[in-house]
Amino acid sequence: MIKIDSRSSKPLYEQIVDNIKENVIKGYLKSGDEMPSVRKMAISLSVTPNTVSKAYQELERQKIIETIRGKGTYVADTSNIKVDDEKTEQIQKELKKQIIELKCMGLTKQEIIDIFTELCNSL
Amino acid sequence: MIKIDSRSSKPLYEQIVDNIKENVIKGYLKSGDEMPSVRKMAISLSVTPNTVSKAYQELERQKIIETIRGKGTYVADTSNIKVDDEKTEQIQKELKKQIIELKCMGLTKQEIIDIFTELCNSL
Amino acid sequence: MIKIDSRSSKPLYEQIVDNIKENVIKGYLKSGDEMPSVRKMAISLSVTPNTVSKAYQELERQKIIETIRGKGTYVADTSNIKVDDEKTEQIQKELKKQIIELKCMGLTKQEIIDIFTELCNSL
Amino acid sequence: MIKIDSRSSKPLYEQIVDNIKENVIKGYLKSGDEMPSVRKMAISLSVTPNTVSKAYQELERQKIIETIRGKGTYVADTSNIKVDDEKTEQIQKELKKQIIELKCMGLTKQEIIDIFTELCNSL
DNA sequence: GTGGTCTAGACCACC
DNA sequence: GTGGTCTAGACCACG
Repeated sequence: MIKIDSRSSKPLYEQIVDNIKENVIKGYLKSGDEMPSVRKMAISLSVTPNTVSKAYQELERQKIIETIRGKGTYVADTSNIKVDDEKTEQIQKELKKQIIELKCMGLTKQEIIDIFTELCNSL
Repeated sequence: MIKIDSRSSKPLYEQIVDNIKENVIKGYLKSGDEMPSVRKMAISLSVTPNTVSKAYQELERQKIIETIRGKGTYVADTSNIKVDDEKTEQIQKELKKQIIELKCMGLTKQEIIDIFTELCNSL
Repeated sequence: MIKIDSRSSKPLYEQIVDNIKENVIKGYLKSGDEMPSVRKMAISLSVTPNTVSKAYQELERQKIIETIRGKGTYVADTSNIKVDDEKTEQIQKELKKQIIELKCMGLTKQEIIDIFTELCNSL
Repeated sequence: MIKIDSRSSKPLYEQIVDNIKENVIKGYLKSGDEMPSVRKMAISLSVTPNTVSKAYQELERQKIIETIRGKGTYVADTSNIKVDDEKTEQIQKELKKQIIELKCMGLTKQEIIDIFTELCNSL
């Protein structure tokens, strides 16, 4: 369910975080589901346990998953979510950058919005 | 016209590149305009000339600016632009990631598209 | 395997780039082979790591090598190559210049083609 | 008869040198022909006289032209030419580099030789 | 004056 | 360990 690309310029742990979040919002992972252990996921992804551990820590910080000591790691209750204004602003900056990149390649505003809408619908 | 944040995790030279691209697509910089010299911009941004030079070289690779040896650096003819499929694909991946982030914070599809459309209009 | 000449007018990083490309097309470096680390090559060539890094970054831009963060640098899959028309045109201009130089020294067309064919065969 | 490109990465004076040599080997300029004065050529090319002067000095060093004090500058006797082994070797190095570049883009030996032969015939 | 290259030495994130 | 970024300061060719 998770695919990572060791050639990508993105850190492996970040790719894992992104992948799991995608699975959550797509509904493949639901509140209360048990996550694979750090070791098992490390083996299945062919990375070091350290890398998976870092990804889990990041996900826990973002309240996407919860670790219950001695039991395991579980997908958190999605009702915990809250809009983080600081983060929203950060994401808007990045979106703005992508728009600029696309405009620099000659795409029109409408073409860009079309691409984005299609992406939204595919998720 | 250019503002950089030395505390940001983004490389300084990349911030410069992004800033200049933004000025170009907003029309503040037009084809044929002379860019500030590497040294002058370095002083005005409080960075080393090397950092500005790296930004200029990256912009030249992307055909946003042109350098004329011994004379200076100029905004390139924007009609040279061509769509880079590989880059477009990569941008789409990043856009997808941002959408996932926003959805994880509880925003609906329509809210996300509204934010994006507004961003597009502001550029 | 790599030799550079600090007295040459050609930039050191460019000499490194050219040398590595030669090793690749001669088959001394094959897809997947690990490149020496930036620091190690810097020591063996008696240049700063920055210079080697610049060469590696240029090679990566040209898809000759790939870097995996935190691990190392590897020779890329050569099947990725694609003909760059703009670059081809520029190379033809340079070849034309060399032909003119040789003709100015009195060599005939046939002598020039013979020299060139021999060079092609030696690679 | 001479065209230079101020955007090119090649020095202007070098472009002038190359252009004049091309005219010589194509027969447009013959032994004994008078060259335009530095000032006139500077005006017609829209460069500073210094640049043209540097080009003429280089051409004189290569025995392509001769300056007769108080009279003017003339195309030299082509029988003066002699094969410069050192220069020939230098040119071969550059040719080798171009071949490597083309091979890196996936061209075969035969395709490269065909391109070269065609170039030779066009001069 | 311009940009291009190089060195020496530093700090950082990633694995 | 790896590569990526940045600074400070130097030298060079070009116009």
